Amino acid sequence: MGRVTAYTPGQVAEETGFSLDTLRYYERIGLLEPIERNAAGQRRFSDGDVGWLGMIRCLRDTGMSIAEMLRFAELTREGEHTIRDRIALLAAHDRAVEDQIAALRQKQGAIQRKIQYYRDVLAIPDALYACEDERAS
Amino acid sequence: MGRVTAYTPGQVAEETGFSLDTLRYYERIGLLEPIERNAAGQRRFSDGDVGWLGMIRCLRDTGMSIAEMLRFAELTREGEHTIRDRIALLAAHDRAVEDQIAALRQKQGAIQRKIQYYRDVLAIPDALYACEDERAS
DNA sequence: GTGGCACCTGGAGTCGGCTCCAGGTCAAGC
DNA sequence: GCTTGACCTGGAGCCGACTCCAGGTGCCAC
Repeated sequence: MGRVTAYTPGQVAEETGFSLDTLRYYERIGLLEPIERNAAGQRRFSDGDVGWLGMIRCLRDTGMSIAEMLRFAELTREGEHTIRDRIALLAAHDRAVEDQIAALRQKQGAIQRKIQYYRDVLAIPDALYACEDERAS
Repeated sequence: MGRVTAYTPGQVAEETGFSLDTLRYYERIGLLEPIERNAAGQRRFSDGDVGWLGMIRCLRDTGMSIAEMLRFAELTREGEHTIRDRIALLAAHDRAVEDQIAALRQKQGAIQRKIQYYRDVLAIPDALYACEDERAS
């Protein structure tokens, strides 16, 4: 206990919810920087890697494209002087998420009204369709 | 004025925001039932078609897959006796949208905390990075 | 010492959802 | 009567984001 933690691909997949293939894919395209290897050439993820993957998941799940995440990764790699750019990028994304939520709420309203419309149709003492109901087994 | 309204593909594209290709695609796969044609074989959309496209847009924009929309279209074509099923489908989707919004809000919180973290880093009287800043052109 | 397992690689394949294209038809305006 | 523009068709192509595969390595348990 207490030594520097290193996670196997399997553990990371388990923890982050990304598949092994996706982890390798992300490394290939440069969304993850090259992961450390053990003597046998197998990946050993650091806490930092896992933390970064948490960020990636967050961005991905809020609809950021890989291209944009790559941009963010690039900024992060470039060092401290890009922090303002990173804030700008994240703030823009935050606004995009806000818009996304607002749009969802609005469309959800329409769906709920449609549900209510159907409920109303059912509620009408529907003599018109009664025969159809009777024909049904 | 006052005759049965019929919209050209261009008008429908304009009104619904779907491209001409997408409208044709939706008809091909059966998400729209076959659209009426004029003498020259060109599509003339009815108010009903445009209304249905509005529903489709709503479902699509809230993340419903085409497969699921096809299921809904099928139910709708089958007639009045599927109304309960349609309510069930839409209610399930409504819940899915709710979950989606909740997830977005949660991830958005994480993003905002990250932004705050970066702001805090900038706020620190950063003697450590001052030299770097000075070296920069 | 042999089986099983977790991992490795490069490259090809898949899937959803469009989007584009070539070649053709009509109607209207000049 | 010819151009222009909006439309038509079937089919191919594209894009993003993975996902799968064949063939191979290293280690541990039995």
